[in-house]
Amino acid sequence: MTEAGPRPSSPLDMPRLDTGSTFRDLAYAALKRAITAMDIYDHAHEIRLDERRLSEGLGVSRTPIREAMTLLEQEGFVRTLPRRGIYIVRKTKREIVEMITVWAALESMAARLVALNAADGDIAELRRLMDAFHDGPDGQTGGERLEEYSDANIAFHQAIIRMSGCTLLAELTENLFIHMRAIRKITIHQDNRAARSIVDHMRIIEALERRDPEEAARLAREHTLGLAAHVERHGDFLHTARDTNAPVTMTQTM
Amino acid sequence: MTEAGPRPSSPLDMPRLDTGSTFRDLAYAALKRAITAMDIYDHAHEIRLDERRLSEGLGVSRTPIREAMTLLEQEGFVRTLPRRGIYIVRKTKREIVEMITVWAALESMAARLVALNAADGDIAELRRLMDAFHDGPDGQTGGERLEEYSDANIAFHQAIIRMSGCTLLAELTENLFIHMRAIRKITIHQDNRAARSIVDHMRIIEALERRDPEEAARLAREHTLGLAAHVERHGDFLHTARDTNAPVTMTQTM
DNA sequence: CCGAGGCTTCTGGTATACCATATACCATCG
DNA sequence: CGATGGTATATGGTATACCAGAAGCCTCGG
Repeated sequence: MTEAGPRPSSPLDMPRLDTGSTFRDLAYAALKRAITAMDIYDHAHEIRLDERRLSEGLGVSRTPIREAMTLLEQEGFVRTLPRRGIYIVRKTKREIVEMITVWAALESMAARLVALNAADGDIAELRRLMDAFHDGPDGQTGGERLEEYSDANIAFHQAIIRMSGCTLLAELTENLFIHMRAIRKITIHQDNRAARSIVDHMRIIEALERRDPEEAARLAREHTLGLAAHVERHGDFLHTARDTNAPVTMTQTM
Repeated sequence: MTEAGPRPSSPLDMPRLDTGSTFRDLAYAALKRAITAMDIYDHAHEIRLDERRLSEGLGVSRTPIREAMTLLEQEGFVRTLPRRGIYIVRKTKREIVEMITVWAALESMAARLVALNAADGDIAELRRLMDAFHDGPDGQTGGERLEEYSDANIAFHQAIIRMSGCTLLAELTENLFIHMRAIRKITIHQDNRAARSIVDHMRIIEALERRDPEEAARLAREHTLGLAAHVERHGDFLHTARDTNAPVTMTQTM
């Protein structure tokens, strides 16, 4: 039994060919990875994606590229202006705040579910994950450890979502996190948020250990809404409105 | 600056041509409307969509049809099996429950925001919307009024989401509601849910009028989670697992 | 020197042809 | 008669050609 599940060990036990991976999916993955990797908010100018150039670069025709673009556009990562170009989207401050608000709602529900249903072992794992971090060189969190913390931070939140057992919660928050990652570097350096964050996380873990769904949900919500409020106050580096020369502001006003 | 604001009333105040509406978007809208209209869960057999037939029927080539399919697939309305066909998705019970759970999380947050930020007039409008309904012929809700209530029900929930002022909340719940609509007919006839629902709604409105965010959020959440629990218990008419003839049944017979 | 108007080029949108494989049917062979 | 392997057809995936509109450039007239 090399690979579990519905696969009766036949004489020729070959790994199944991935007939499911299409060029579209590959292009989608590649583009999303590229967009995630680059720090969008560092660039001052708009970043345009050229279908033909990408097509040539990836070695496939424009068709799968376009379908990948269709996906990315629906997810809010790019915006295509007919006969103008395809541009990587930089969210406005308002949109960021809305994303964080939605995230707060989803994670609060996730925390509730974890408190109700998760296995003790999983919750213990959560604590270990945090302990492992702030047991580093004394308690100070300044300096280069911020980068490291940034990852641990995301990992913590993703862990709670995952432990909720609700696949849909995970799917919906995934893209939110990608957008968050792009601006976390900026927010985390302000207001000593890192230190506060750790305290909040520990309180959430304690509520989960007490199996207190109300408190866990409340703490998770308020923790994340705190970030929303922070961005609302100090997020002026973000766009305040959509691109000026918008082709059809019409649809937004309707 | 010939054209500063949203729309300076020019001598020729014509409605702008909708250069933004592509065949893809039109096909997407048409398909989504069609899928929404048909009662998916009534049909016993799988429903397949033929790209070429649709292409011919809508009078456009396959390309925009395919891009629309890409969108619908990402939204979870169809599933495309390479070289097999494109099928309308019927959600499993588990998926339905997850959707309702997410909906509960989002609407709970929406209710909180409404209690905090909405204008008094909007909340009053909400009450009027509900009063207008259950002020009908005496208080009984049985019989054909259920259909009417079903719409009022959705309208109530959508109103709260909209009044939250959070665009993203509205966008995310939109598709959830479409899936809900498909199974509401079945759930609403069971367990006298309609009558209970009205009571719950009124309590939510009262909490909003008191500007009590905690209570509004709690009531909204519990109301919707109640539906989730109901489906969990009595939703056995739904699929319990993914399609049996998965793309590669092959391996099972080996 | 400057602006209007047209030309060139670039870019996404669409149509169409072709490809590879899943499926059903069918001929063949034991 | 049943199993097996070939084959026609159907269907989604991909490549490519062409279209229309937008941006920039360039010329030409004032």
